[in-house]
Amino acid sequence: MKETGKYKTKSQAPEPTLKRLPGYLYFLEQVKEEGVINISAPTIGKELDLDPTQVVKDLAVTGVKGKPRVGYNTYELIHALEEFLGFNKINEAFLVGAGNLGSALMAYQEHQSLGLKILAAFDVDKAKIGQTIGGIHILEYNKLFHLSGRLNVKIGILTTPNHVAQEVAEDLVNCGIKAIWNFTSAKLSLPEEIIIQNTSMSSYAAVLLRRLNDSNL
Amino acid sequence: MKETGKYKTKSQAPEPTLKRLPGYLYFLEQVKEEGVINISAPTIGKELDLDPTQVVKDLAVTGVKGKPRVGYNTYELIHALEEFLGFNKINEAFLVGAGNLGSALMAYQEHQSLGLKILAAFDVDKAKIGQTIGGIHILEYNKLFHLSGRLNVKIGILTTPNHVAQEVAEDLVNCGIKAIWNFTSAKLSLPEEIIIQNTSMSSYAAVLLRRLNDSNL
DNA sequence: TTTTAATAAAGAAATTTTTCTTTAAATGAA
DNA sequence: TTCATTTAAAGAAAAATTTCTTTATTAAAA
Repeated sequence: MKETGKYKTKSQAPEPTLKRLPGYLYFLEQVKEEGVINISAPTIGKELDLDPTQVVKDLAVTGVKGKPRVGYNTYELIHALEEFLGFNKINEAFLVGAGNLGSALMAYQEHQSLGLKILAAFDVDKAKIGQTIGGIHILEYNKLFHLSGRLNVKIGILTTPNHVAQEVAEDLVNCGIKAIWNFTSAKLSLPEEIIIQNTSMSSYAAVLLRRLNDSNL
Repeated sequence: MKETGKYKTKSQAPEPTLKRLPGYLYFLEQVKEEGVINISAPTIGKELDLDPTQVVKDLAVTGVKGKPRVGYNTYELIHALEEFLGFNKINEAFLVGAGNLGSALMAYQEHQSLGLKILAAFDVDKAKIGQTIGGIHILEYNKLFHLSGRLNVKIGILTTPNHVAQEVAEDLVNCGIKAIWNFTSAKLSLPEEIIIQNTSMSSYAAVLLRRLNDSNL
């Protein structure tokens, strides 16, 4: 395999595969509830509208082997997926920017099933500081520097206004953050080794609205 | 993979391009503020960390032509992007499921810059019905059927619990909804012509957590 | 006016991802 | 046990996307 060497953070598993994995996990948890012990790739593919060989390739990243004529062991596969994705351990995170989206993410309980635990949120707005949302305290932004020294938090969730995103991101990196989940529209320029996961609502809106307009012609 | 809506709804513009377009738009609005009248593809590419020819190809979908040695006209490009993406007109939407994520999206003001207007939200929870979040009323779920008859809303935002997602999605389709922005983890089975935009937080979490674990080896 | 340098546009190549094909393995039935 | 069928796994082919090249245009400088 040709390793470019340029991006050392490049995962073995391709991004499209990674994005599909939670879908498998959710589906498998469902069928496990129904008492299904073994499940085959074609069955999964039919339900999730995916090519069966695609399913086999995707699930292969976990290292779990299926048995011909039987399929995969449901429980084993669920466990392996959670392990592979890191959903079964606690991934601690800081959140910066307790505005609408930030508050939402704090209240969003589903994060816990991803093993994501927001330890604290930070904001500069005096009105927000001291509040608690979803059990998470909103602290003064400056406290970030002090707190990060004591804890070993690797994930930063960025939900600030766009115009301060770069600045805050740099602060987070200086505080030892290794991965940033960026919900702003800003393009972040950070050291190469920092993992940036851009999640822009407008990208999704763009695809949806354009497809809608296309179909209405 | 079988994309939603086989071939008829296939957009001329590839999905990766569509997803990048809001990024260009945001950047262009920034530089316009700074008084930049013309901007070249290489300049944009440098800022957004994209290949210059990629920029040219992406922007070509809008039909705007740049001039050699001058670049694109900032204002013209912004206008064309908004037009192409449908951000400059009002795209009315219904939201179903006023839980944590639903409430967040209602409060999330940025949607307005995408031309997305949530007319009303629906829920079955008596405690939520009657409330107003971000200026949007939460109505009883059954009202959906009545209201959709009078209005011509094409977009449905789905933020229900996973186990009712399919059922609600079918209701939305019966109410004339043409496009569903699906924030649940459920795989929706709907008529081919319905545009489904899956936006699963867990997909992003998966990529982020995996990349983080990869790098920590 | 002519030349030069920078850039958009069009086409080709390379890469990545998905789909298709083949092979081998294992279960259940005869 | 043997055979047929189903399925996972590995490899090849196809499709889509990104990157690289080339060409032609155009504005600024000489």
